[in-house]
Amino acid sequence: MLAKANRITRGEDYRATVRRGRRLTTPNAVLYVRRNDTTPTPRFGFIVSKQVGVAVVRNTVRRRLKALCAEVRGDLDPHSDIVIRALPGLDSMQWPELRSSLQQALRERAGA
RNA sequence: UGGGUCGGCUAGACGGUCGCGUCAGCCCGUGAGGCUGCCGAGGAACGUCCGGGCUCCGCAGAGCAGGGUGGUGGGUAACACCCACCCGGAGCAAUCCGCGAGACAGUGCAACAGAGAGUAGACCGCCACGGGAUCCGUCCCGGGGUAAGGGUGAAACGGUGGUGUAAGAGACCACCAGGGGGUCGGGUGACCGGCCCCGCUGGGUAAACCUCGCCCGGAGCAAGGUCAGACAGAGGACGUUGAAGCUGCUCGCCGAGUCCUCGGGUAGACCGCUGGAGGGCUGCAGCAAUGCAUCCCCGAGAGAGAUGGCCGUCCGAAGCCCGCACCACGGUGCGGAGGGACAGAACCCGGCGUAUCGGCCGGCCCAUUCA
Repeated sequence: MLAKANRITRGEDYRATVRRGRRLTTPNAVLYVRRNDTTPTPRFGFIVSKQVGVAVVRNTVRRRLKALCAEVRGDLDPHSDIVIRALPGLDSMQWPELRSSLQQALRERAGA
């Protein structure tokens, strides 16, 4: 899981990352990565819209994303803001497949 | 034992591993730091449909309009909720159901069918009378009488039997059903029961307008408050002959700003924020909902949103699928696989409505068996 220090908590940072960050699209998610020299550790944010599912489903999706991000946190560039937008269908992916595909994408975009 | 009905409880368990949030304490090399400890989603947290608390609107004004509500009595902070009872309907019963005021205040509505649908109505039929025809059975025409019969319909102006009559009819009679009036008794009441009288005898719709009783000021935690910070004004309209606001309108109150266009700026922190109509045991009052008293307990409080991710073991009904055995060819038994619902707090309560794989417990009713 991710501590608060590893989370993006301001709407301004979300908007900046989504608008000006580099983008990588996978079948069920979109990654946005933006360099941020002011932070000593990578920060993550998640966008899960109501199209993905009801509140319980959205919560589960977000928690799984947090878990897989925490695993690769040390491998990434510490000066990164990363926003993951979940797309409909992400909720039905199996855990090994979800983890490998998104962790690969993260290393590709934001590797140290 | 089988079936039914009502209610309550519960919402997979254990372990491993990696973690998260509030609060408290401690540590250091003081920072987006580390360690330890406590606690950390639901019966519906959901929908946001009602009712309140709380906050602001000047103190919460009057009338109209508007909205809500609708058997009676009680409970409650309050309700559209709950309890008990009444009436009507369903059921052998337990029990369930009714958006339960008023259809002699008024206005309206009712498709199709049918002769006729609200002041009832003569299509067929029945009946006597007058006229005509006749194969002497009857038939035709005319103006009448008649609501017993046929047929239509959701519904046709009480039902059955008789008297009566040309044929008929509450025209009259008996009984039954309903209505109205009087009176007596029971009940706080809705209402119920007895007796007497009146032949008085069609109904639906008020989730159509409407009438009556009762209730309702408005906006909402993005309420509201404190602190910090940013900016840049310009033009126009109305206004002490009363603006804005309280309320949609009128009255009344108040008393100086308000609105529009263009341009510019901020959307941070803290409080509100969880101890409350709170929960539990026992006792008392009450048929009950519930109330009162003593004692005990309190354990989410985020703010891009914590309460979890992954793995393993055990347990898990039916249907479907696979294998084996039996078979009366309908299936049955055993084993395997599979199978864990609905759903996530955001100011807080009380309800209602809706979603839901299952499990456990209890009350009552009916049937059957035994004693």
